[in-house]
Formats: sequence, structure tokens, C-alpha cells
Amino acid sequence: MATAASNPYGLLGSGSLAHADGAGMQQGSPFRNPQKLLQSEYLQGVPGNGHPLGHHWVTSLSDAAPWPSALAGGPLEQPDVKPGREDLQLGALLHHRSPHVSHHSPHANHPGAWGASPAHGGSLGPAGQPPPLGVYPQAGFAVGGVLEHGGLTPPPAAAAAQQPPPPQGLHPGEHGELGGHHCQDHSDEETPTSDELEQFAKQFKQRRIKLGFTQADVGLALGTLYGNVFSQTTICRFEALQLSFKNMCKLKPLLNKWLEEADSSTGSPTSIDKIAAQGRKRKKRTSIEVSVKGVLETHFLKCPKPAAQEISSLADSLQLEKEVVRVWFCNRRQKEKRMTPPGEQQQHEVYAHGVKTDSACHDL
DNA sequence: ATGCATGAGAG
DNA sequence: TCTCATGCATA
Repeated sequence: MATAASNPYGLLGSGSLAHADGAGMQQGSPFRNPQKLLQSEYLQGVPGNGHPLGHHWVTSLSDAAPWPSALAGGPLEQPDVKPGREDLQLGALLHHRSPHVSHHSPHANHPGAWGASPAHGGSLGPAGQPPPLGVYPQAGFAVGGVLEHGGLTPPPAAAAAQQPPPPQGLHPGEHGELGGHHCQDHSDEETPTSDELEQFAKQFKQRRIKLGFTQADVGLALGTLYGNVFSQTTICRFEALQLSFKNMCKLKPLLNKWLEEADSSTGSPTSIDKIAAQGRKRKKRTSIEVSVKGVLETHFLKCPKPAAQEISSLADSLQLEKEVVRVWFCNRRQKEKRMTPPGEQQQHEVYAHGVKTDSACHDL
């Protein structure tokens, strides 16, 4: 049921078509320096996109074009230099190096969500590929001991302010000494800390660019390599630490492997399989006016979790569909949970968010 | 790079 | 319904 096959629509587009999209618009990014705030939630199943191949793509638009062509011939080429990609597009190395992913901590992972964390046990492998991602419990996350990685570093303030969330369930082997030390060590196996994630993300981005790959390339490569295709968006968010802590942990090993493959396979065979997109009937993106957004923001501050009825009236007064408003709040809440929080709290002390303000706000 | 959207899974 | 992971489409 979880599999992508029983939907009226073509089900999710596992295939992030590589046509015109991310092909070349992510180079000069003055990415902000995030502070690490973390959160940890329960593990969720892998995306329903199994193998990209074997789908019924209705749209025949962007098929075929292998990366090199697409990139080189594409309208928008990225200024970035692509060191002889023609012959090494890291495509699918049909041979994976390690048969095992080394990670999965010996100790149990605690839900550790500061909010809701219904340990959800459904890690489904819909497409039949065993998600290597088991559980990535956060070992010592966000210890106070911040670090300065060599160059770009988070504001000191942020540094100190990052270990608020889960003082609740502690891992067995650990106890909750967040300001002391953490027992995790290598950034490879075991659970990474927020710092490590941040650092890895930075490093990853650098290498990626160095190697001349776009975020979209990486996303596709992950699909060919490990079966999980990701979009440019996801890679981008990973690099920018705009994912939840848990999600970051999940993706890290994959990206790490890709990195290794990428710079070690400079000349290996490639068999690119393009994945086409299927016809999805996606709702046109509603563009919410700034003024309206302002109103929504205001409401969000008062009540991040409005009741259905409130949403209705709000939607009504704003002349928006209720669904749009509902989704807006959902997205807004999600944003609040990312490692790099939205808005000004970027470099503030931590904003208390471990406490759920789920009290219905009756104020309208 | 990000806003709005979809869908699975859990309540 | 919400959360969460994820992505199309867009700025």
C-alpha cells in the first residue's frame, strides 16, 4: 500500500526529470550560515520512489537526454567548470563498493522529538530496495561544544544555543549531558552531531562543485547508485541544512558514498538511465501575495496550529482556498522545524520550540 | 534557492 | 487532521 502504484495519478514522480530544471542554477550561492538547531524526530520510511525505472511515463517530454548533452547543450549552462564529465558522469556504478552500510548504532535510539514523535515503525521499502537507512539515532547531538570549522563558522551565539530540544529521552548508553561530551566519534558511521552534519554539508557542497556536478546530478546519481532518487531540491536543502535533523542523518550516508564514488571513479563506466517524468496533475502553485502572507504570519505567531474552523474563516477573509491556508500553516510549521530555522531566530538564542503550543487558539 | 503541493503513515 | 519527507514549479 505504501508502494507507488495505487494512485489515480501516476503517483509521485520519483523521477526528477533532469531536463531543464536544476541543470544549472545553483552555483553562486551565498548561502547563509546556519546555526544548528536541531530537532530529532522519529524515523520515517523511505520515499515511495523505488526504482525509477519501470514507470509509466506519460509525458514524453524530457526523456532521453543524457546529462552531458542536457547540460552542455542546455540553454542554461552553469558557469562552473565541468572537468571532463563527458566520460565520467558518475552514472550508475553498477557495482557498489560496500555491501553494508556501516551505521546503526548499537544503542537504541530514543524518539527524541521535542514534539510529537510517535515512533513510527513503518520503514517500508516500497520499491523493494532495502533502505539502507535504518535508524540514525542522534547520539550526542548538538553538544554545546561547538566547533569552528575552518572558515565559515556559525555565530558564536548560535553555537552556544543549540542543544535545546530533547532533554527528555536519553539514550541508554548516554545520559543527557549535552554540554559535556558526546561519545560519537567518526563522522562516518554512528550518528552525526549537528556540527558534523553542518560540516559535512559544507564539505559536500564544495566537493560537488569542484567535481562539476549539479545538485540535480547528485540526486539522480543517488537513484542509480542506491535506488533512491532525489531531486535537486532535496540536495539543495541538504546542503543548506534545511532539513530536519533526522532527515539530514538519513541522507548523509548516501551523499557520503556518492562523494566517494564521484571522486574515485574518475573514469569509470557509466550507464545513465534517464528517468522520465510522468504526468502528474499537480495543482498550479498558488501565489500568495505578500500582504496576505503577512497576515498569515501574524496568525501563525499567535497560533501556529489553528483549528479547521479558524482556517476556514481565515481563508475566507483572505480570499484563499481553505486548503491553501491549511497547507500554508503546515509548511510554515515544517519550516520552523528545520535545522536552520526561518526568520530572525537565525542567530538568536534558541527559540523555545520544544514546547508544543498545541493549545488551540481561540481568537478570531 | 524556495514556495506551495502531494502523499504516506500515525492518531 | 497532522507530521514528515520530498518535489514540481517558480522567483
